[in-house]
Amino acid sequence: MDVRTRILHAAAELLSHAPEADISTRAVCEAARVGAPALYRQFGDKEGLLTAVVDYGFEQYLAGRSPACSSDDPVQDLKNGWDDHVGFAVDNPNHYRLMYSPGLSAPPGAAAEAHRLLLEILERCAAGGRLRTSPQTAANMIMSAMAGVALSLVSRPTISADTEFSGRVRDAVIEAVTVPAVAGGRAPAYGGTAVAAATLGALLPEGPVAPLTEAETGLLREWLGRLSDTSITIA
Amino acid sequence: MDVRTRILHAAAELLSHAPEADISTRAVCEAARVGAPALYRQFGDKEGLLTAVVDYGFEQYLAGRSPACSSDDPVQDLKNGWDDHVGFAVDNPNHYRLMYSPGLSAPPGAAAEAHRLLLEILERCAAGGRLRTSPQTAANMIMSAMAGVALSLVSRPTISADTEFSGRVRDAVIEAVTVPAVAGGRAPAYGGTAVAAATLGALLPEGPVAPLTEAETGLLREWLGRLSDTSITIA
DNA sequence: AAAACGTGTTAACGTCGCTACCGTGGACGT
DNA sequence: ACGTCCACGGTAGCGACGTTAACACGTTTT
Repeated sequence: MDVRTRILHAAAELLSHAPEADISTRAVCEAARVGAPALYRQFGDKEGLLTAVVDYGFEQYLAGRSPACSSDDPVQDLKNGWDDHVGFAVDNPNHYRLMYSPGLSAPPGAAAEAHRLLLEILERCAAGGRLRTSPQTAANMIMSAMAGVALSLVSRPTISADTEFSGRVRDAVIEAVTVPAVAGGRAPAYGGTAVAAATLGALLPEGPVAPLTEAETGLLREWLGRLSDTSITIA
Repeated sequence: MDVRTRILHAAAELLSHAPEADISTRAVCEAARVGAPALYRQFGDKEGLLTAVVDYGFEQYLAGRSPACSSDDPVQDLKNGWDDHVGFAVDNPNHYRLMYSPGLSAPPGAAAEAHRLLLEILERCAAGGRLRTSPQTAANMIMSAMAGVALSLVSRPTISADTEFSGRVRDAVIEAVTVPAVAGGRAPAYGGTAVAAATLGALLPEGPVAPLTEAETGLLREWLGRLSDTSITIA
């Protein structure tokens, strides 16, 4: 086995059994039967090792659940994504604590990946006319509340007695940023300018729109984001 | 000045200017011009010192804002309490990181105090018939989301550009656990059994209710809590 | 007056993250 | 085939950390 993956596995093993999310590089080196310089050559830093371990664990977790995504209802995907995220936190408390604990100067790539996944689902929601705000704002709102719930669950097990607790916050936040589905397919202009702007913003293609220059498209995109985050629904 | 408060002030000063929420006991001792054993005699442990510092800072913050509480609208108090809490986090990022960072075996008393304050407001909401759930459940929901938002704001300053962000999550969660006020004073039985149960539970006095024994009252209290956390509103 | 006690200092221990230094083994040019 | 270079891992050590034994001083009690 590669030295790098041996260190990675040893660190993950130690981390998952540690009482508090803190492991010493010496213990990792001893468990991997490797000298200290090998570790520092591979990961540069203790923080580099920890972020690599977290990224590795999160990637594995994602690989085991990928087929669950992308159903026909993006709002349902949103809820499933929430439950998956919280489930990862409960199953790997120390990994999750490291992921969202302050102190790491560079947030692990896993957190950025989770944010990206959430944003992707939210853009599908916006494309279906189901979003009240810009996908970016909704992603920040959902991610913050979700991380707060997950951290509460992993740090204060007294709360976990209420199994509905996470679902309640989930539905509260998701219902605040989405609009209910209507029977006849896509719902245009329902919910005022904010929903329309969010929908249009999601439907815009990647590059410049046909009759507009690139600068104009960028400005339009910014205005749509601002419009979709304005709660005035009565023009 | 007392040695204990001198250490406390030095630690608070160092903590507020530290780049990451971690200070060394040696630096605290040097700043307070005190030997190390004095610190350990006063606080027993580094964790004891940190919790004392956090409690001290939170207490001071609370003392400066106490008159804002307890208006005539408890739901408005809820929102004000949320903004105060997030404001404390933004003003004292390192204190807040310590307050809600995992790794401390015993959570600081400040966190328990914040939870108690929130619960107090929520019980006033329930007494006014404005709560959909039990105060305990609502407190857990609000506290988790609030801590998540606050930690996002102090840990990832890129989000703080959106000044409305905290208010959006706040309104989403608060509107999910409360019912809107009605014109004619108290609103009995509006919103189904859950609201009625929460209201009754909040209106019950501290000790045993007159025609019931103490055991019966305890059981009634437990049933009311369960009822108020059941989302079935159609009997 | 003497003993007991709380409280501070000096000096040290063990562990941590990290690194300068050196040895080894294979790639590569001649 | 042989010498040179270099990526790579091991040995030993540095400085900083949290923590604590041993001792010194002032106050209080007997």
